[in-house]
Amino acid sequence: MVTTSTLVGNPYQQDCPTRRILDRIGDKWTVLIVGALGDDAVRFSELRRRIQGISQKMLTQTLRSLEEDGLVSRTVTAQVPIKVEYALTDVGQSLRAPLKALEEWSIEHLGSVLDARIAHQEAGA
Amino acid sequence: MVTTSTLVGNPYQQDCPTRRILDRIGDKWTVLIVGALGDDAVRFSELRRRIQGISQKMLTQTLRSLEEDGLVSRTVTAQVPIKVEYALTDVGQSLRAPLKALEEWSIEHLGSVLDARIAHQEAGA
DNA sequence: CAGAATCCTCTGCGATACTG
DNA sequence: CAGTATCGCAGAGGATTCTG
Repeated sequence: MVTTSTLVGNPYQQDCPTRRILDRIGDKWTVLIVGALGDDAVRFSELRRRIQGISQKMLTQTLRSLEEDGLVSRTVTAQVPIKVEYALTDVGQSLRAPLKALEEWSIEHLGSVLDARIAHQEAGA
Repeated sequence: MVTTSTLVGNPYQQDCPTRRILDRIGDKWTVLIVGALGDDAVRFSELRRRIQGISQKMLTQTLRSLEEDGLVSRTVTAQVPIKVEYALTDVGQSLRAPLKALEEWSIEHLGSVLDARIAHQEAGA
C-alpha cells in the first residue's frame, strides 16, 4: 500500500526532473548564452559582446556550469593572444529547440502581456 | 547612418522580448504554477498541495504577478469558507506548449546531464 | 585575451504571526 | 480558507582589481 499523497493531482516533487532542470537553466544568463552560441564556436569576448550587459564574472561562471553539465564544450588554443572558444555539445544543441519555442512565444505574446500589465495598473488606480 | 554594434552577431539587447519574458517566467515558481494549473480552475489550497515546498507567500505573490500579466484569472466565490479559484487565461494556456517542450527535454536529458556532472567531478578530483 | 579573486549590495524568498 | 504584514538571511550577481 502506498500513501495517497503522491498520487493526487500530479504534484511537483521537490526533485522532479522539471525542477532540477529549472534550477539550472532558470537563472538569469543560461538561456541567453545557449542562444548566443548557436551553431558555431564562439570566443569568450565575442560572447560577451553578443550578450549585452553580462558581466565577465557571470559569463565565466555560467559557462563553467554549462560545461560541467555537458551542454557546452571549451576549446583552448594557445596562441599569442590566447583563444578560448565555446560551443554547444550535442545535448546542448538539443536544448535549442525547446528554447526556440519559448522565444517564439515571447515574441508573439509579449505585447499582450504588456497590455494586460498596463490595463491592470489602470484598473488598480 | 547607424552604428554597426547592433547589427553584428544578433546580440541580445537589454530589453528584447526574450529577456523580458525570461525575467517574468524565469523565477523559481512561475513555471511550476502554470504547470500545476493545467486545464481547469484550481483552488489556492489545492495549488499549494500540488506544488510541493512553495510557501504561501510566494504562491500568492507569483499568482498576483501572473494575474497582472493576464496569464491567470482569479475567481472569488463568497461562501462560508471563502473559495478562490485560479485558472489559466487563453494566453496562459498558450504558454503551456513551449513549457511542455521544455519539460520533455528535462525528462529526456536529465540523466545525461547528471552523468556529465559526475564525470566532470571525478575528472576534477 | 580570458580569466581568477575579492568586496559589497540588493532582493528573492522562507519563517512567523495576524486578519476577514 | 485565503490571504496580508513584517523580519531576516543567504545567495545571486555587479564593480573592481590583479594575473598568465
